[in-house]
Amino acid sequence: MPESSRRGPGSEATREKLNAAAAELIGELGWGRVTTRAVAERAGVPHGAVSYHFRGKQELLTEACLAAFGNAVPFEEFASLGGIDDLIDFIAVELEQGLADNTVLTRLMFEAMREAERDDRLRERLQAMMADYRQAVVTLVQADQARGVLSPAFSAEGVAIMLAAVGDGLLLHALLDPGLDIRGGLTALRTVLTASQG
Amino acid sequence: MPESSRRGPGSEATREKLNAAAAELIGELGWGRVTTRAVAERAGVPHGAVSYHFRGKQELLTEACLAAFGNAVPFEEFASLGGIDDLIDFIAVELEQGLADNTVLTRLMFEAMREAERDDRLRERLQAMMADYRQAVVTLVQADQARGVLSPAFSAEGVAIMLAAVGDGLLLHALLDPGLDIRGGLTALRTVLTASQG
DNA sequence: CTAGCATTTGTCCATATGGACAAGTCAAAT
DNA sequence: ATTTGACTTGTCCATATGGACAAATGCTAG
Repeated sequence: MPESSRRGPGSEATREKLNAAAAELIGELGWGRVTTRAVAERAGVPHGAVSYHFRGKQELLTEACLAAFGNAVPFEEFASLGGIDDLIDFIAVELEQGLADNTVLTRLMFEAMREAERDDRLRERLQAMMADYRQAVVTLVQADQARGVLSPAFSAEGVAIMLAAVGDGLLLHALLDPGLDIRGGLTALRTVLTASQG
Repeated sequence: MPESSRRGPGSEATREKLNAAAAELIGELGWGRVTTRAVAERAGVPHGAVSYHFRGKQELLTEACLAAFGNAVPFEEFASLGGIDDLIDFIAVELEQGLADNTVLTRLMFEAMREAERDDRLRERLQAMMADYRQAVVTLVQADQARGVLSPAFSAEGVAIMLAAVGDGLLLHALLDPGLDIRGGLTALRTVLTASQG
């Protein structure tokens, strides 16, 4: 009888079902079209459950986002990357996953980014995630520069900003056009980055 | 009495007021939260006007998008660019505009990209716009390669895919975090692209 | 066994929404 | 002046929606 799963205020089981359902629907319908009824139905709980577990629709959707991101962001794998080349491989895998299995999470991310302009909590959280990501990339770039793999003339911060933008931009464009040659874009990125080395 | 503005089937004036109002609201509230009443109110026309001029909400919003893009996409200026360096300057200007005056249009673009997955007409149109843009970039890259400004080892198509992604990615990230150093990202991009030249 | 509690469930309601429509308005053609 | 047809305006309605709530349920501590 795990105490954490059924004791205390708020039944975590139902909350999580609602969170998962909400995350799916945000990705499928877009944030603004999600209704509390649709969420409850997909979660397999009655509509009234929403009122009990959340203060309102916006809290439900926001929490669903944050929970989904909290589970899915792979900070550990990230720490094991050796350099930019590994990073681009990593991005490639992420993009392919994001376009195959994880479509829900991918779409959710863009919906959340849009909504973040209207929801302070969401904005702070997403800004922090992006900042962490960029900081990790900066470290990778500096490591490669120390090893002579990347030109020391590059601004590590600038390159990190650029790389983060490329990743999300490619994902966004690929969602819009499934025929887009993502690999071609990434290959170009790799070539361009390392063209000036020895 | 200009014949084009008030004769013929459909009053262009009212339609355009509705289109403009819809485009604004999509950017501000997100596609799914726009209501026909809010659009009519902002346009300064009664709610009933929507039913007369459009077949329904989705047609109104879609048409508003396409009209906004049709007016605002600067294909002419684009043709006057000399090479990649001009292009990056151009992107820089676009980004700064998109974050200052044109915020409405910028947000509208991302909303439209998300909605395009659920609206065939919108998807086709946006795919075509992106394809045109990338094709133009390919031409620029090839010109620079012929002039020896860019390494001929780069795949022009790949670079174009990457550049398009960088632009939209930077814009998206900058909307999320107004403190983001866009110039730093673009400078890095410029440096990286031309680092291998002579 | 029972009282107390969190949780569940079904229902109710005020409001918002999309869309339809009929009556009204206006300008040009006859 | 009258007619005609496009456009406008205000109103109406069926439905959807978010949220509140009371009654039911089930579990635990005493």
